Amino acid sequence: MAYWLMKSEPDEFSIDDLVAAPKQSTPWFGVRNYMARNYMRDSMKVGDGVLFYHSSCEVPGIYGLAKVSSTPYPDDSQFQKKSPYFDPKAKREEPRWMLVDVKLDRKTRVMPLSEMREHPELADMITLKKGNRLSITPVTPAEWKFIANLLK
DNA sequence: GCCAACGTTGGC
DNA sequence: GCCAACGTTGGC
Repeated sequence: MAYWLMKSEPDEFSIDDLVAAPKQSTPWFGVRNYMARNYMRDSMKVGDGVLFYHSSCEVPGIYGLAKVSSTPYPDDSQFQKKSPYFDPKAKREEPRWMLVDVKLDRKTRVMPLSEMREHPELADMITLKKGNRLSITPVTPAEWKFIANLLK
């Protein structure tokens, strides 16, 4: 089992949107970065742990724990002309953008980015590294365990 | 709003 | 294949 940190802007899709979603599950639509796509398409497995992270907001940080809840399938928004995520080069027969479903495990207290930075145990997290902008990053089992323990 | 850092595009 | 220009991300 692997672990991941997945960023979402709360204006776009928040932890409360996930709480309110049918089956508390959502397709992780809108990723348009190849490395992040490859993680979803090639590496994620059903049951993998997800740290649900809010970015570009007042208090960036972890807001909940979730799980990967589907195998990969095409992101439908790439075909929707009216969507901001429309990709004119994507074809139904040959989709470019794949996603997985993410299902809520539980909403937690907020663990702000500032708090994450205080823990030496988390210093090597990819998302804390200078300049990193990737919206999906792997998390080590030790990092997951440490964070989950603080979010009990 | 600023700006550093990064990814993508496109001309050559 | 190189690389400058541009657009985006995301913390502050």
